[in-house]
Amino acid sequence: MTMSRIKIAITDDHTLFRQSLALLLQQSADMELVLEAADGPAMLEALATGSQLPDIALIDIDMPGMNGVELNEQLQTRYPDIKVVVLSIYTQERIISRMINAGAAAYLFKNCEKEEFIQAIHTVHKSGFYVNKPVFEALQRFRKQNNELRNINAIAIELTNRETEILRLICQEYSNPEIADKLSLSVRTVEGHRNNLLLKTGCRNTAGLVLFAIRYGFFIV
Amino acid sequence: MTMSRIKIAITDDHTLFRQSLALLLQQSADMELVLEAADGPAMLEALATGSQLPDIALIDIDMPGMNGVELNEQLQTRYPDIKVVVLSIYTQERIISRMINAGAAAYLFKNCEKEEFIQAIHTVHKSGFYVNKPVFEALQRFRKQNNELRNINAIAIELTNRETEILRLICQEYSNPEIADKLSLSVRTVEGHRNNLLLKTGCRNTAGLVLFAIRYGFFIV
DNA sequence: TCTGAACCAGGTAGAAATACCTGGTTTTTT
DNA sequence: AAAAAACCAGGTATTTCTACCTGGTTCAGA
Repeated sequence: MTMSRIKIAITDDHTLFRQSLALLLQQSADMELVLEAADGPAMLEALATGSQLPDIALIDIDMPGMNGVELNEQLQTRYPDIKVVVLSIYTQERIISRMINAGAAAYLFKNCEKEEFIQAIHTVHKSGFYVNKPVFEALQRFRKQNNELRNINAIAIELTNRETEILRLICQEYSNPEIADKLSLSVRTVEGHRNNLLLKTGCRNTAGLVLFAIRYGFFIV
Repeated sequence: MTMSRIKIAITDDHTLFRQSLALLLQQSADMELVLEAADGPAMLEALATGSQLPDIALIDIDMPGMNGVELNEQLQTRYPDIKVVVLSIYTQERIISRMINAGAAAYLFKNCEKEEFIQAIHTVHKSGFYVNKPVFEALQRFRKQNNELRNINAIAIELTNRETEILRLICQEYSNPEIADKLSLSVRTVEGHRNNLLLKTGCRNTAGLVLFAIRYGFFIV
């Protein structure tokens, strides 16, 4: 049984690194280097003219001209079938998150072991993605930071069962009279609960209540 | 060599599911069910009073009272060391993204194979996270959708510049008179635009417009 | 040049939401 | 048993929203 080899492209402005990586790939019988470029524009140019598209594109972040973030986004829109694997020295949460969010299939630190590198390529080729522990943790940290920034004073708000129930109905586009009808209550009672919701949440109107409900998980969009 | 067993908690309002899951866990010698609860408040209560904290908390999304999203966020802030594994029937990208963003260590569909389930628990315990292919792809799709929608209105519904502008202000809790004032327009004009928004989107009221804006990326929560 | 779309803004009505009250019952907590 | 909280619902008044009209200007494309 003969399997087609994994076609790989490399974009990195450090020639030495690029070439030694090429050597490393040659040691794996099932991988094939089909494209080498020193920067983003060169890679895009080569892809546009070249005949055979790679399965996987290894890209660096720090590159002159177009950086890796931009190149990644370009690749995602123009060649959605090519899996992008980012190789970087950056450990900042924000950058990792940005790349993964833009659609990168994997993010590897340049100081990873060559076994993990090879393993990652196989996994990406087979499963479409590869996430290792440091990257996952970085993503978690990034989210946690973002969440903290948003929830400065807020978790103290507690709603009663009725309030929660009515808040959910408001998010389903029901008006007060409709809610009253649905729950067999007086419109006044519903108005009272809605008023309490506005007071407790500090919102100004329905729009605010819907946003509150979504932000704090009372309603899933 | 004797390793301490993985302590697990389950929160799910379906007793049958919870109990059969417990049975499944008993078959793994290295796992130990330390806590069972039917809903979020019960779980939090049990954690607050019980002596031994679980390593991993399995939670459902659809639960009466406090839903899984909220429970997850509560667990993340109160017990950051407990790894949350979400078990859900939902395959919507947005919900998956929401849970992972809130810090869940894994998201599994309830129809996954028991081998994968056990594997996921081991992986989470060992590496702190577990992501399978469908979940990763869902996250990718979610990001891709958001990116597309944020740039240009790629939906069937096309809004004019004024409409978009007013929709965003509505999402910022401004009333029609306030929007009129902000944009130096007559309240009637704003009402006209708002009415067009309702017609175009098929929504019934402000709550609907806010949900529409969020779903289609006109407003980021 | 004509057409259509976007944008602006007036009128009239009625429905709904908001802002203040009032007071009752039930349930939970202390 | 007492206190607190949740829940229910009425009154009055004002503001805002919604649903129908009407017709004007401006600008792009056929």
